[in-house]
Amino acid sequence: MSKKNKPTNQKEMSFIEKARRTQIVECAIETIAEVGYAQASLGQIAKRANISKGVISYHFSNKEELLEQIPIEYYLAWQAYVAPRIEAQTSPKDMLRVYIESNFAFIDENRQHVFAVIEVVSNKRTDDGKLQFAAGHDEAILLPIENILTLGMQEGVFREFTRSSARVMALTIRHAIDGFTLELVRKPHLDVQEYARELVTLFDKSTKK
Amino acid sequence: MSKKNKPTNQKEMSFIEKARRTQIVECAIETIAEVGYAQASLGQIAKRANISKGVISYHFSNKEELLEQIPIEYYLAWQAYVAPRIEAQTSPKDMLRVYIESNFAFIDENRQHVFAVIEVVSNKRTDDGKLQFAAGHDEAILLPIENILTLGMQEGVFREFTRSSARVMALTIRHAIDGFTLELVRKPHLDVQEYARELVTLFDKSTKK
Amino acid sequence: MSKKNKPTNQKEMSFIEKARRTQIVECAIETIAEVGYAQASLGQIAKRANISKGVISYHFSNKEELLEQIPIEYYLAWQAYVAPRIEAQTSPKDMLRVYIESNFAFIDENRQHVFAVIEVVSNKRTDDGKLQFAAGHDEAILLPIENILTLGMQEGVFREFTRSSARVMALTIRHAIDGFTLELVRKPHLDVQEYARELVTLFDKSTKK
Amino acid sequence: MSKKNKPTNQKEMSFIEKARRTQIVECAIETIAEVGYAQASLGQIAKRANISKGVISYHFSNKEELLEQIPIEYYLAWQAYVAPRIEAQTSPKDMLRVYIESNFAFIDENRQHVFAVIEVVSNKRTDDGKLQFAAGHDEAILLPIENILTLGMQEGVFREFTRSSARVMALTIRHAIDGFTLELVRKPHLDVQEYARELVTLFDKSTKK
DNA sequence: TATGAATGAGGATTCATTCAT
DNA sequence: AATGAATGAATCCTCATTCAT
Repeated sequence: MSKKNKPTNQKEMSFIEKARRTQIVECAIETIAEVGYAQASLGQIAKRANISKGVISYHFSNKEELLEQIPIEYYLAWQAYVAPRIEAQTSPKDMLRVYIESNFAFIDENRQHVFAVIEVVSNKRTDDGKLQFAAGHDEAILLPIENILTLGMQEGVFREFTRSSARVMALTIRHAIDGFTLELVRKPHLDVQEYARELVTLFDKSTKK
Repeated sequence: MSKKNKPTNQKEMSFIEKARRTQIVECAIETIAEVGYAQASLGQIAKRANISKGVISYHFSNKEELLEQIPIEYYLAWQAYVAPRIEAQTSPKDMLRVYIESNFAFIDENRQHVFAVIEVVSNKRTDDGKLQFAAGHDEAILLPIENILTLGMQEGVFREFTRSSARVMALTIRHAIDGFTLELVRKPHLDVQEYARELVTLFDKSTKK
Repeated sequence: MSKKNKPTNQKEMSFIEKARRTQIVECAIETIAEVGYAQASLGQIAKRANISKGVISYHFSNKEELLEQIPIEYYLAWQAYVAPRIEAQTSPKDMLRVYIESNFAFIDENRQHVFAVIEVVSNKRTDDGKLQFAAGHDEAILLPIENILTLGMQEGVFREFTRSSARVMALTIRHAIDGFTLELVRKPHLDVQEYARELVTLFDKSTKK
Repeated sequence: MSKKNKPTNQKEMSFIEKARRTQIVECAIETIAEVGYAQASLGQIAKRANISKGVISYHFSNKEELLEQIPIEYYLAWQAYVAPRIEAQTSPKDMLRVYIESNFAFIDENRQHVFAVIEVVSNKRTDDGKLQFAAGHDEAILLPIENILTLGMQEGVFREFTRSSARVMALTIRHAIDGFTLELVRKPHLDVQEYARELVTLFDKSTKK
């Protein structure tokens, strides 16, 4: 794994090409979610898609390139879902609540995808074996939370945060959400809304003045 | 993977046998921590241990059996470290603080082991492909936290928790700790003590009346 | 490879068809010359021709049929180049000189083509695995040299050759030329004319009475 | 192909290991000689050796490493055969004769090996597709001939050679020998000794004063 | 107990070829 | 006439596991 993987010049991708790629990525997600990263061979994925292994190689230069799409697509969908909901809020407290609630709703509606992302991301390594993202919190993912915290602090509704303590707060919120995801994998019948409510309370208290 | 795996009748394990097994598990931990789950073949592990691949098969009926030792040993060491420190406390608030602090200290001192556990556990699946432990929170791991919460509630220093909200609280604390671990993988120079302090504050506030 | 390969009934080949075939063969030559026989897949060739892979299959029933064109075309061009130049000579000695010189000139002007021929021919095998042409000296290629030798012998300017020793002589001349070609591949800056001159001297001496 | 290929630290190679490697190389030679380079897959080679494919991978890190042994072994055997025979001669003329004769004898006795070498060498390419040795005349192979020519010149029995014309002479002799090899592939019943004799005459004349 | 050797299944990838459009 | 898409066989390689010594 991990050579060049040029992302297949997007300008020139036909409609049908895009559809196929999407379908294959979809199947990869299902496969990883159901049998796990290690067992998700191209063969397995192809079988689930009812296509031949070669088709995958035809549309993706690499297994790596295929797997990369999973977090990419996820992140885009996540942002499209979460961002507008937060922007619709005015108070930082509501923003934080909505951040948690919309994340939970999004996860609930995209269980397989979330889980596949976790698997891919937690198995992605650089050539020298180092984990590339670990549980993988890009700045891009933490930033919205940190912004909410800053805003709440400026408005005087949240307690004081240093740069560092804001970061810990943000990370803890993310970890709570991500951790919940894994919990959901084990116990699919968890009451998602109740869990979300509890978390809202918890972080409400922990951010209060 | 995952056939019978008879755990090598423990009565009859000689001292030297135990030592060998320990040594091999140790090397497995190092290997996984350094090159990742996928690359941690028996060959790699054997090479690191300066023994032949066959030795591993001789001492463990399976790769699976070998890997299982990693969380098992970890759990025992974790308990031996954390439990007495909590028991030394009298107030629930201090218990919670010490729970967090001692977990952080333990992680800091056993980085490789923690990381290997994460890898093993997040790749461990039942024969039908289901994740066996997910982020892996046995009741045994959550119980101590829940006990602290109950105690604090009874003593009137913590807010009211339903069974369900206590569980969410406990899970969130665990997720914060586990999430921090992954963060530590990515950023080994994180200030562990400061992070712990922040977390203590955070959960102090969120449990307060 | 190697099934029927009907050579596309030549009567019915349109002009455009011929042009396409020629273009494709041209690209095959370039590809083989540059990346080598093993890497010269239809995909590579098509890419270089800026056409789709399918086009090749459309115009040639086989990869085999395509590759066959390379030595065929080469032989025709070679003959058209060399034959008249020899015929313009009167003395056997000059003929031999011109044979060598014109071969060298031809090779120099058609380096890619020569090299592709070598690759194709040295990889071409019958269905039972036997090399089909080896270094590929058809009678047709040796004949002109043997004719020159015979003539020179009859005119008394060359030494006596038995049928068998004439054949060795002819082969050696060919091998010298073909060997030079490979040398040229490795060292493209070789002084072709000087090499030719040396070879003329060498074979002049070796044929002398 | 063509990554690191560390040549398996030779110090530590056991007897049985060496034997196996030799056997496998032997089979690779046979396979290449009989079915050709392109068809000589590890599977084919393993089948001929009556071993499983994995055995090859066990003893050689690469297909590349395996194939490399073929010319290496050949060169060593060739040198061991030819060198002492030449050194046993006193006159340059005899040396040249013996060089040709012993090469022919060696080829005759090692037909498969010679042929395999040709295939390997003519398919060996650098990563950027350039032929690595072409027909592959290392200095090491040409040097003995050039030494003979120089000696003959100094003793006044050979004609004058410039550095460049000596090289052409040497190359031509090699090409004659290598070309004969290919001829032998096509026509296994060639009279080797007669061919050698003819070549001796030919080069005798062409080196004469 | 330990080892080197061997196995064979499974994985990713490449490729000639076919086919509907 | 041409193309993009799909196929499935074949290839090299890795690896857990077994076994004789």
